[in-house]
Amino acid sequence: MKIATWNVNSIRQRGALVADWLDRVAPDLLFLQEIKCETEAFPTEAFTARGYRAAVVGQKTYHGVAVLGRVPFEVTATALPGMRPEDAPSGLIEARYIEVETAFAGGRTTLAGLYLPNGNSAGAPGFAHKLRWMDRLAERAAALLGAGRDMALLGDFNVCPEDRDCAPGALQPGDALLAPEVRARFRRLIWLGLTDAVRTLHPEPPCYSFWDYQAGAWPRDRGLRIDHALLSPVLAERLVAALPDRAERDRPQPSDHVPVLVTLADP
DNA sequence: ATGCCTTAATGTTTAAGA
Repeated sequence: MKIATWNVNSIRQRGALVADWLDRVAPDLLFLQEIKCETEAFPTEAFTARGYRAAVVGQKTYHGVAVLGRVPFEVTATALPGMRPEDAPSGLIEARYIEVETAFAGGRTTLAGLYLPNGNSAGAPGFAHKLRWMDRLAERAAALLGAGRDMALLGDFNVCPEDRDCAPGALQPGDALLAPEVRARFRRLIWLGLTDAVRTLHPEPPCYSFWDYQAGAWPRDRGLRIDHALLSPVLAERLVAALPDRAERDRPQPSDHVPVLVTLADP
């Protein structure tokens, strides 16, 4: 099974690039973040024409997540359980979470696609929102694991887990992507028993998944590793490959993120 | 100089991204 996550920075701007990537890579499931459109505006036809079904959680202007699948799946949640409108500076339940169930390895597996708040905007309330979101995410992961569920969390976590996940000069000290409170909450996810797929298979190289549009970040390789796939134990046992697809950053008018592709051995 | 680019929208400028 091949599963992937990609922050596309507007699906309406990036639809052709995503379709082309599906044609070449053929993931079974692709989770998308920052589709930046309402659910009805998602360009579903471009993907159904390629054999993919789409499930979309959109909102106007910002955020927005979706999943494209060429294998059967059912949506089990369209918001992170426990989040309330008043928890966000926007006063909304934001479109940041989609969870599905699919068949794998003779059982059912839960896959969650997520777009964590950046935490640098909206001042202290914005940062608090990020921490609260990570607290609710840990509770959700713990509930699934406690129920004995095979599961994975994939998406744009907006977290550089360690210093080596942030190129020198890519962020200012104090940025919300590397704040100690944020890194501690990422570690809590790991300590629940989840495996960071990319870092586990590639202990040494940076494995960046994002390069800012500004200041020549891409040609200078001033990147960040902020898009992650965390696997529960049974899935981690089947892990055979996991890597950001750097080539996508060199395409015409690319997203500032590249897809992260994870391959799990089939039974 | 919290800029430098890109996106969407209350659009000739703002807010968010990270």
